[in-house]
Amino acid sequence: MNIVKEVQEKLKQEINAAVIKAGLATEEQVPNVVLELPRDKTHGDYSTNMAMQLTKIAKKAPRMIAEAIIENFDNSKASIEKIEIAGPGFINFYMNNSYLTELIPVILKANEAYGESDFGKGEKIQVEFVSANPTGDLHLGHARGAAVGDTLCNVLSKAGYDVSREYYINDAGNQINNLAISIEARYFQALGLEKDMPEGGYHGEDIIGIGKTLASEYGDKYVNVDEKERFDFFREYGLKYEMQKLKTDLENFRVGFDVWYSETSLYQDGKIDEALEVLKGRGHIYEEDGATWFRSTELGDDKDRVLIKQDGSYTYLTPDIAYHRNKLERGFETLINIWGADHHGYIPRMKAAIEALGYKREQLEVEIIQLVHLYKDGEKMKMSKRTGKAVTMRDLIEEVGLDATRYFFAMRSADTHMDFDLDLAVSQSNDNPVYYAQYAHARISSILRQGVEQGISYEGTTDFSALSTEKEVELLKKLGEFPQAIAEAAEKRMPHRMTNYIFDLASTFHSFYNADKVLDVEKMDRSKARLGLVKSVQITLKNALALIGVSAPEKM
RNA sequence: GUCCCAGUAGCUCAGUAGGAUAGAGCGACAGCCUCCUAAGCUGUAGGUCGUAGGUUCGAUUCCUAUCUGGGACGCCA
Repeated sequence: MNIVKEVQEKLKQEINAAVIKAGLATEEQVPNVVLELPRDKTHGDYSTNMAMQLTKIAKKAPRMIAEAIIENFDNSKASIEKIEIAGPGFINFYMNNSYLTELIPVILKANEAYGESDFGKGEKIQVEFVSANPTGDLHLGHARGAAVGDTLCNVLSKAGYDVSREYYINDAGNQINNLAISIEARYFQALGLEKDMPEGGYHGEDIIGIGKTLASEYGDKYVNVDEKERFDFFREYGLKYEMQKLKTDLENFRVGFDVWYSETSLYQDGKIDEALEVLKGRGHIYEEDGATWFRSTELGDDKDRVLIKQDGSYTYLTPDIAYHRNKLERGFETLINIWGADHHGYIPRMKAAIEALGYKREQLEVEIIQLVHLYKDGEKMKMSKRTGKAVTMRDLIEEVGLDATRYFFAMRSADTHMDFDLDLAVSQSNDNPVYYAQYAHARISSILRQGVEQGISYEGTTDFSALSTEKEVELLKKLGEFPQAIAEAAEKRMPHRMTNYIFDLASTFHSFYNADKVLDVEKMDRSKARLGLVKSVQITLKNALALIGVSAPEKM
């Protein structure tokens, strides 16, 4: 049940009816009614551009059309107070906003569920994100991907989609071999033995740590064993260690997954051969120069891609195709992949693969996470996994704090380059938008505590129609927008819109707080009504913050 | 060479299914705590929305070209 939406629908229907009644257009000709929320309060609560849209069909001047619409409009059907024509032909509606107070009991009752809708109609969506190789610590880009992915999943889920969060573990390729050899080198070094790091090895601190741990735990046991046995042991050990670390780090970042999908399992279950067979059967494969190729150019890619190399091994693409086929076979209608910017050239070939497998290329959506640059003292900090001097996600959280980190990443559109200002994120001042929103929540908590002390409660109050000041109505409107704000962020895959909503709601509350006093024993009815309002704001704010993985403190 | 992202106030950025006088924070300036948390509020100043065309009633938003900055284009993963 969504009061705001019901009113909007009623209004749209009436506009539509008025257009037909005025003989401006036939039922088939009437364009979809567009209702806008005017930025400027003097333009009413809602406005429509219908008159301008009809100029061609009705062959009249927009203001004349607007006149005709208003004459045929039935004010009694929607809670209209006043209608005006303005500017080039906008029709502005001024509502009797008392219906908005009915929101409060709804929000109080729904509590944590407020904001939910059936917008997504249970569509099955799978979101794959982070999927970092288990060969070192998560860095800034991963942190951003994790924050964006988690928020997107939360938003989709709240908007009524059936979401599955998945992490693809690259535990089969060359990089894992490199990990094993890197550990081997560090192990030897920890024992004081000479051993060079391999080419393409991983120089991270964590690998040095593994070497030391293994040296102290096993001594020189693995120095003299068979090379294969040593390799297998280090490989297994390293993989397990890195995965455990990844899971812990992500949990600490408030990011969870439903499925951890192993690349190796694709080999074991024969999924790769299956996928290759399908591609072959559908005529997308050919042999050349001793390799097996995917004719992706027929499906929009700019060059064909090798699937099986001359040496008989697969390229990265091959198991990935099998993986995506598996996702689709599991019944997901839409696949959303959140990839780092370095994978963007990979999109056309993956979409080509989806199509080649017999699915629709639109079923795969790819969100690109652009680079993050860290600034401190006005200087850019370098991050590089190769040199080992990376700024890790763990470092970042430790320095900036969990809430601020999540908020900062959630705040920016994912596919734009981002400058992360450490000094700003760390600062506990009003420069920092996280505190602005959290502060609103803490303030409300404080009011509610004092309400209890003074024996004032919103409970038992069912009629909140006394709320009618300008600030109160603004707050009510903002609260009413919440479900639609979520639905829109979900539909457009723009989770960063949630921080805009959070900021707006907090701002509207702060403004109300400074204008109207909530608790006043002289005016109990009003105090009760305002407590209910403020409690509704608290619920909404908390729910909104939860979507982006930020806590809602009771005190600050 | 092809592709992706960005160019909006001094700074960091919102705003795109095309709409009215382009918004916010910071910074600058001026106010507000005998009153529920001043991590807050109110106001002032600050703009040829990179440039040039096009589409139309109307463009920051769509199209084309172009300039500037960042990134991606492997039988690596």
